This record gives sequence, structure tokens and C-alpha cells, in this order.
Amino acid sequence: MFRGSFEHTLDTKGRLSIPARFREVLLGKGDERIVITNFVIDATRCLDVYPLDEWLRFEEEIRKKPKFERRMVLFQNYYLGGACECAVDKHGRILIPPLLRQYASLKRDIVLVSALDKFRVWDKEAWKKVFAEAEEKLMQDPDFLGDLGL
Amino acid sequence: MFRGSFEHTLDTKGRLSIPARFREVLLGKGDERIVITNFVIDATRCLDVYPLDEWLRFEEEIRKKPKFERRMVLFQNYYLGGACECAVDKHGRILIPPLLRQYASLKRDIVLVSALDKFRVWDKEAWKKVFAEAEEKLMQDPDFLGDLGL
DNA sequence: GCCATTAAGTGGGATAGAGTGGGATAAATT
DNA sequence: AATTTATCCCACTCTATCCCACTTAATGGC
Repeated sequence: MFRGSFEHTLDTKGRLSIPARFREVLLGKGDERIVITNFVIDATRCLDVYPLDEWLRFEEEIRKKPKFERRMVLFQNYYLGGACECAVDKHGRILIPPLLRQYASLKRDIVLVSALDKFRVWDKEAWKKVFAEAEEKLMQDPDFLGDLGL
Repeated sequence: MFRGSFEHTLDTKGRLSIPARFREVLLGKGDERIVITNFVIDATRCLDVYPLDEWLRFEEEIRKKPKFERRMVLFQNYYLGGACECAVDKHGRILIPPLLRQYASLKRDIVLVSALDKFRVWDKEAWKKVFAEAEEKLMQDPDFLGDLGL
């Protein structure tokens, strides 16, 4: 399980260090391969990163759904179409493919944010905005937390 | 069950002593690992600290909910995204990750406050303010406790 | 009550490892 | 063949972690 947020930097070659804490999770699976794809929250773009086994599980879920339902086709185009398998290098870095780098407008400062079985990659400024909005909304709707048994 | 409030100090390296009383609770569980994440009460930021087993229970509840439901995504970003697992060192201290330290604007003087199965970490000034406000509301509204069914 | 002993909280040096940057080589593209 | 892109390797910096030492507060026996 991934946990925590980490600020890292994308170097000029487009490489990004996976936080050591996240890499431990991958090592635990015995397979360091990951799948990266595009995602968007609150009209702000980011990247979703899955360990390979989680991604395969997710693909299986998709496979069970009706193939030609319109919204499913759209979703598959978007989410599956952007997916790219990457290997982690010896120093624990991945090379973010140029298209995905552009998509999420990743500049130098990056934030990696855990989300249970996967994690997300954000441009720092974009993340600050999304985080602030989430904090704001949750403060205004305290019952939401109550519903979860908090 | 955690009980009581304790004033401690954050050293220059960002380390914070867990009160011995709190550590006894963790020892009782046979696992000293904890999870820290961001939280906010009355527009004032603090940190939530869970024993690992309590946190895992909480994660399981979250996992049962629909992954891509809007409010759930916001909540995951905010509360799960900030969550970081920390080990308690030999002298009963934890290293508060820089991002969380910033988030709760922790300076030197810290207050650790029990909250049943978890506890909270506040900057001292922030805590004084939140505490005073809570007291104020209780004084102004004598039915407050009655309305809660207590 | 008073002193001795232990434990709790704090501070700082040393070390190993994480994160980052850049050059060199290999692979792919044109 | 030439240019670009990815991979491998080495080097530097910074921080988390480990270890030891000091201070103060709590505990126990006389």
C-alpha cells in the first residue's frame, strides 16, 4: 500500500525518482514494473501510476463491462489508451514518456501522492490547487467524514 | 485508548517525542508503527496520528467505497494522500515528514492531544486558539452537550 | 522529608542511503 | 551517417537514521 506525499524534481532528461517508500512496495511485489496513464481531477490533469499487477487487475474489471457501451468506449480511449508501461532504473527513477509529461504539464517541481494501490504524479502548482480545493470542500461538508465512520 | 494532552518540543531535525503514556498504548498493540496525516478543525490545521492497525482498518473501509466517486476522490487526495507511515525510534520519537510539518505549521512548541483511538499534533498557538473556541461555544450554548445526547 | 535511582524528554555528531545531476555509451529514428 | 533519445554509470549533496550524552522530572527506599 502506498502512503504519503513527496516533493521531487523532474530532471532535464525527464527522469523522476520514485520515493523510497513507494519503491519498497514495488519490491515487495517482486516486480518493479509500473503502468502510467493520464487522469484528471477537478479539471486538473495528473498521471495515475499503477504497479503492473494492480493494472492487470484493473484491466480485468474493465473486460467484464459491456464492451460497446458508449461511455465505456470513451473511458477506454482515454484511460487505457494513454497507458504506458515503464521500468524503474537502478537508482529508482522512471522516465516519464514525453506525451504524458506534456499532458500533465509537468515542469521541474513534482509531487507524488499516494492513493491506496496506486499513486499520482502532479505538477507542484497543480497539486497545490487541487489539494486546497479538496481541503476546502471537506471543511464545508463535515458530514462526509462522519459517513465514513470517522 | 489514548488519554491526555502533552506539551513537547520539535527539535531542529523535526523529531517529536511521543508521550510515554501514548507509547504504552502502542506497545500494548505489539506494533509501534503509526500513520500520520493532515487534518483540519475549525479552519485550523493539525495532524492526525493513528496506530497502524487503526489506520489499516480505516483504509479497508475506504477501499469498499466506489473508487472514482467524486467526493471520495477528493477525500482520498486530502486524507490518504497525506498519510505517511512512521516508525518510532529507540527513544520514542518520530520524524515528522517535512510536508506535514509545513502543513500544520509546526514550530518549536507542540501539543499532543488524545482523541480516543488516535491522537492529534498541534502547533501550540493553534491549539490554544482551537481549545479556546471550543470552550467558548460550550459556554455560550448550554444545550450543546444535551443535544449530542450526552 | 531527603537523597538515590530510574525513566522521560531533548540535543547533537556520525553514518548510510535517498535524491539529484551530468557524462558516456548504446539504441533507435531519420 | 547523423541526430536524437534512452540507458548505464559515477559523483555530489542533503537528510533520515542510529547512537551516545545531557538535563530534568518522576519514583522508590530510608
